[in-house]
Amino acid sequence: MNPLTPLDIPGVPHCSPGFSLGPRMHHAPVVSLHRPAKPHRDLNPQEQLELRRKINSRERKRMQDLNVAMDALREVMVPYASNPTSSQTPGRRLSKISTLVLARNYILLLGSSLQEMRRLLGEVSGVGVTSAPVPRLLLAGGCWPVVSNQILLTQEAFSSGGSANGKCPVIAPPSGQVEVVPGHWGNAVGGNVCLCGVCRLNRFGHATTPTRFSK
DNA sequence: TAGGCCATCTGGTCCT
DNA sequence: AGGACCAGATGGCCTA
Repeated sequence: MNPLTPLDIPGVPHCSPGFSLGPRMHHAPVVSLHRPAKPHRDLNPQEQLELRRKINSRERKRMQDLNVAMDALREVMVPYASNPTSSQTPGRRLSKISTLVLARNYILLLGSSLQEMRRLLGEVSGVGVTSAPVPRLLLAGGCWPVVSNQILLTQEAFSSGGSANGKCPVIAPPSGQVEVVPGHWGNAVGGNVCLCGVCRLNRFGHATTPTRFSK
């Protein structure tokens, strides 16, 4: 295979002069430094090329679907990201990692809120439910409980949160909104979630998802 | 200019 | 066997 030959979109080179590329279709095909692809069965070069195009196309589609899902997640995160006082460029969308971490924190927050709600209900009804377990997955059924522009976190929750390590200020934005500052996201889940670049990764035990691969 | 973020290509592995 | 999934590599764009 010629590594400089675009394999993907028949008739649409990625980065050739004279072609208008999409916003992200701006670079030449990657020249693989891996060993040459081993011949797939007994395919002739043309068939291998077609196969590679097909595989690339599938992979691109898969990643695009993933991005669609990520955008859907960002949409419900809009209230968190649209604060003009944020050091982020106004209107700049959340990065993928930010979106995921923020979503995770929000799920944790909901769990905390649910627990608190149960505790209060228990106090009212006299039934002890404080030890009721919090559902690990609150979103079963696919219903994301955020209404656009409806802020579910209170300023009190933030103010009482505190920093996990004392280094990272908890953001208590006005009007109860959650401000997203890169590397410093306040959180109300027991004050134990600090997402600054220093400590956000070691506040949680990372689930050691075993790789499927024995590399 | 460095670093973050991203899209894409690619080969390996697992699943159906 | 083919598709899905994953991770490494690469290079472009953008911002501080």
